[in-house]
Amino acid sequence: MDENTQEPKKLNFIEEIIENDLASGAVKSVMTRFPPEPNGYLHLGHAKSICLNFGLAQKYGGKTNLRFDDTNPSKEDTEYVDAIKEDIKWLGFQWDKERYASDYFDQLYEWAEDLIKRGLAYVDDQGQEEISKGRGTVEKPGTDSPFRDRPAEENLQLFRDMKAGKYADGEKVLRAKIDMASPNMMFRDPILYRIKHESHHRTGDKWCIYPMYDYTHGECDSIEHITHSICTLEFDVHRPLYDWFIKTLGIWPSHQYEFARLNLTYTLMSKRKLLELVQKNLVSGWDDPRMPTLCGVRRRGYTAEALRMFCDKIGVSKRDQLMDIQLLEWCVRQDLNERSNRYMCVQTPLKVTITNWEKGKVEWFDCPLNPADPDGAKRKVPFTGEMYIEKEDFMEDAPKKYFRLKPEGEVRLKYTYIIKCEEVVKDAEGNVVELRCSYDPSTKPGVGEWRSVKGTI
RNA sequence: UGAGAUAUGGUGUAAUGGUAGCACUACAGAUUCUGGCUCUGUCAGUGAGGGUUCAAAUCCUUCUAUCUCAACCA
Repeated sequence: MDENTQEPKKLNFIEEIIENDLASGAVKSVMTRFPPEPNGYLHLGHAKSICLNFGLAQKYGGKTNLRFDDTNPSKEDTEYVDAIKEDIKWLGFQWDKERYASDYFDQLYEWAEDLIKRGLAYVDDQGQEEISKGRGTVEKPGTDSPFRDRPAEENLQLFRDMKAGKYADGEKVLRAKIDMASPNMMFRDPILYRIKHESHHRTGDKWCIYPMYDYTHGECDSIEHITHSICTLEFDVHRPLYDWFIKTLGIWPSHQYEFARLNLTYTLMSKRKLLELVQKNLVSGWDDPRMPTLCGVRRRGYTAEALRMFCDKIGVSKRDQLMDIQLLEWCVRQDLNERSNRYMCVQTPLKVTITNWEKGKVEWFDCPLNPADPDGAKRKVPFTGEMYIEKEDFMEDAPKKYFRLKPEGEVRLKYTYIIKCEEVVKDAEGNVVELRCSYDPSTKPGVGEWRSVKGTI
């Protein structure tokens, strides 16, 4: 179809937001980010996010940063960082800047002190269980921590001591002072920092306190001037908090938008569970061809083009999405059909003897590697007096709609002659062990009139 | 019995007050030097009730269903 006469594709809801923002001048250009946590390999669900984030920026002349959300050293590793980068490149995208949440640890810390000084954050000595209890439930408001009203000076000292390593893991946390009775659980004094005496894959032992996701993500977006921070639906209750930090800190106003994550029928799409399969050796690794990881489907033979086509077709919305895996497979077939070479093999052989073939003669035929490109590359296939066909390609008592070989039946051996089954040879048990056939010399491809038969094997 | 989000064929996704369209699936047929591809056709949808309007998937209203949130995970 002519590109120019093609109807413009309908905008998805995020594209609409972007076009409005661009038109109203709310943003000058588009900046997105893809923010994986380096704690596992990328899977098909990430492909959707990658295509969206990079695709949007591409479409509107913007850029996309790759930012690793590495705020939890106990789960993260450089092995994952490398694999993630490789997979994104393979999918066909190039990021602008490579960044890490850990690049901003100093800035984040400074802002935390700022919040403390302004009476908006406090150090809580309660243990995990007490904090959890104090948070209340979705239906019942929480209660204030007994440490909530510590003076700013004391909080500052305590926080600096936390950073200096004076306390053990879990002994203290830094919390934002917002509203323990908020109907949104996210506002019930969320934890900003926790103590973890653990080595970080990038910052080593510099830190023993690490920021939490909610405190980190919006600020990182802001620092990088991300205009459209696109994430999955489950984060929508986090958005008010995301906005709260940006507003309270008075920093560059990034905005978050949510879309439905991709689910596939018959497919496990949880990093946690995929990790379990790997750790329990139930699969040979992250790139086991049965895995829905990008490296897994790549090994399986899926192409990046097919994946991009799939992501383009599934659309973007806020409805929970459970895609039929058959659409993915259709995309893969579509792409592979055009580009893959064809070869033949026989898995369960049945001997065929050509009775009227000159003994010892070998005739070579040129077979196109891809039938869609008959003038393209060829390979040579020999035709001799003794060959093997797939056992399934012969039936003694064939139903009407069976188009392959049967007694007295004709079939073309692909790219070569038509043969006719003259005699069926059986062993003592009555199993078919050999077919004695004649070939029709007049059916040589490219010579004389083309004769069609129903079956080609 | 909290807050937020979402409801269109089996699955996804369009239609932004004016003919409910497209893709995948399924089924039927045509074609075929791959029982593939391609082509044609068929089945099939606005969660429910009320209201506004000449006209409602779309606006108003009541209800229902589903998902998310109570990690010192992201």
